[in-house]
Amino acid sequence: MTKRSFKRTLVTSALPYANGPLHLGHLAGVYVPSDIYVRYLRQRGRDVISICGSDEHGVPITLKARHEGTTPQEVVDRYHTLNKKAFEDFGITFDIYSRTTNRVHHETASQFFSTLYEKGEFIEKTSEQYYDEEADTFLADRYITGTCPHCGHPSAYGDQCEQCGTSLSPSDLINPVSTISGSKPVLKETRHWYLPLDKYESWLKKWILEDHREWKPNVYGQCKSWLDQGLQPRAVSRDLDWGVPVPVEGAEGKVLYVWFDAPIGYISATRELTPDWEKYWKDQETRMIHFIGKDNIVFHCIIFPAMLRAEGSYILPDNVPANEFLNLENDKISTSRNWAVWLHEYLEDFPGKQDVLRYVLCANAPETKDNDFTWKDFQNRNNNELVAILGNFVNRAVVLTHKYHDGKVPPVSLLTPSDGEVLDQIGIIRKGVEQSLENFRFREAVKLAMDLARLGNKYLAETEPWKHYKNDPERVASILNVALQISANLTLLLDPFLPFSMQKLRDMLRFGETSWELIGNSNLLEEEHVIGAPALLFEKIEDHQIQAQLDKLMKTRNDNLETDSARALKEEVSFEDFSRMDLRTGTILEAEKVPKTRKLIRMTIDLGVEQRTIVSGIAEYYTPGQLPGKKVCVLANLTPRTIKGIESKGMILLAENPDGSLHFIEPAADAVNGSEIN
RNA sequence: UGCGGGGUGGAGCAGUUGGUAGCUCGUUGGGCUCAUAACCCAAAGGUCGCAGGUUCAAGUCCUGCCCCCGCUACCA
Repeated sequence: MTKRSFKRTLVTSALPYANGPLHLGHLAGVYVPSDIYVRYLRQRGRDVISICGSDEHGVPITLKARHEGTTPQEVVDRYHTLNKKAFEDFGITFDIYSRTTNRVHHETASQFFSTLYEKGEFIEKTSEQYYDEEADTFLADRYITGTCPHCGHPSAYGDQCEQCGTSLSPSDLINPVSTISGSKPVLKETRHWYLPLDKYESWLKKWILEDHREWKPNVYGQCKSWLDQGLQPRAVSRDLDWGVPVPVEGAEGKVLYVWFDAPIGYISATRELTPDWEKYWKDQETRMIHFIGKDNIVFHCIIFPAMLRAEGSYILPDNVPANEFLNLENDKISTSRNWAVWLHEYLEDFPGKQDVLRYVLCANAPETKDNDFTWKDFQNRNNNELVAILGNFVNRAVVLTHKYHDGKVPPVSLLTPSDGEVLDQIGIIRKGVEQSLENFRFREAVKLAMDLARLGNKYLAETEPWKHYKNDPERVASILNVALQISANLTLLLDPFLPFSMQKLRDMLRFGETSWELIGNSNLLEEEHVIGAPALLFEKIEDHQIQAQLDKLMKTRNDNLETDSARALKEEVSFEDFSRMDLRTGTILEAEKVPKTRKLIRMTIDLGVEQRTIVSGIAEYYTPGQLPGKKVCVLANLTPRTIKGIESKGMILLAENPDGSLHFIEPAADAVNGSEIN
């Protein structure tokens, strides 16, 4: 495919959902890379805008509000404010940080829907859905529980029974109950609009699989997987009172489904930003880039493009550089388990160290696979790279200048060939950084940029100005000049990555320029120009600071274990209910792993009167070899069930620890096989 | 189980269209002392998950298998 040339760039960053604060993962996956990219383009004087905002609609927000006894608006106001501030604090420079509860957004989304509606791009379908009269709302499948019609399990979900694995629809459930209010829902007829994605399948296949082979492997692979499975029509509306109302007559109480509404937020935010918004969205010479995490790939690569295509007048994304996920100390980041480093808390613990986090997250960004953030690595990168290489070099150059030249940029009298080579390197490094950034390889870009500081240290070590000051001050003057020119170039080269520190360095050098195009110039600081006093750009992070963070996480982990084991008791049952269960003691005779499964072991159990086959998911905690002879408790009258082609009759009782590990409930040694447990 | 991503020196990663295996950190030895005990040089350390195949030549292409992660399935 031929490389197109573009006049301007539209960068969007995934709209964070306004039901919680932002953490490290958000920054690493989406906002640090997008901000670096945007700052870089701005520095080059390109026409670029960066769009983001809060995604404020959807069921989870209404539930959170209900749970807190407040309104959805209050919830989103709170997190919108908090998150907007977090972005500002970290120097994430959006041109606009909007929100989907804005009037402009409601209008835009509404208009977008109407256009598709009038073009006949939607399918209309009527179906019966459960309605919670007490909470006055329709219920999503997973907010309904009831008795499974197949196995009698009393708390199957509306979409699936966990016990027998059958997939269900809510109307299959016996005695359905709303998990929101606990009341009995009623069936109500409701009408919805669907976007027939299947209609766009062949077009999407060509557009992505043929025309965008350059997309990252994780993005391309994910799309291919979706396309190969075949696309289904997807509902674009929902019965809810929180969101953008469906602009069709008779559609009261219906809103646009969040996945339809949220990406339009990019358009609305642009409209809010500039009256010239159409030039960014409708001109083929605009290059649109979506920065997202991997959970959003399907929406930005398949669904949103299909929407834009259906509408007809919009451009499509040129690239979607999605990142994988960042783990924290070897564990998945989780908001509900509080396993995260919250951005606002980081700034309390490490005030003024925004750049350190930006640097670490960029240098260790999950570009090709999930990566791990550890505090030890954070400390190492700060101390060994930012402090030792970058901060130290700059400090050396400035201190030497003050020491030998009274804080004035010394004149260049003679440049040796090796000085020339060093200065030439600046331009070469610049080209490398440009290439990396244009291809969304941020880890590589920041490493290359840091190479200039490495080069600076090497230069000073080789030229040894402190040795020659006495016998050859003119030579020293030239050396210091070169070192200062490198420093000035660094402020430009590293500015997209470390904006706060580079501003500080520019202040120190009393250097006001920021244009990228100056990089490579060996005369950025003029002779006799007076520079400021030396100040440290970065400081070491001590072991105790890291330990404090680890302790904090350890405490979270312990708290989680406690709350897990203090899990609420189930509702009480009658003695009759209990006596219906036939519990027996038994002994395992044989055990073998069920092939091609991770957890399953097939066992033969001696229950005294008979022998039984039972399949149990314990292979992660017990090996088949250690099982024969073990005494166990068995629920003997459980409905038999076929698992992986093996009929399992009964269930072995196991205790589950908070960490998920399983442990046998063992009868005392003198209990006879088959004796009843009461 | 299905789909996707990944398995490269102690750790974290590059390796674009196949052509002598690199980078950052760590380790060891040496140098320097301007600098936040920072900096510079050198060395050690890899049969590129395993087994086949294509090729003059494979980390790079093909086939099969194993392991890790995510979603899914399954189980308690």
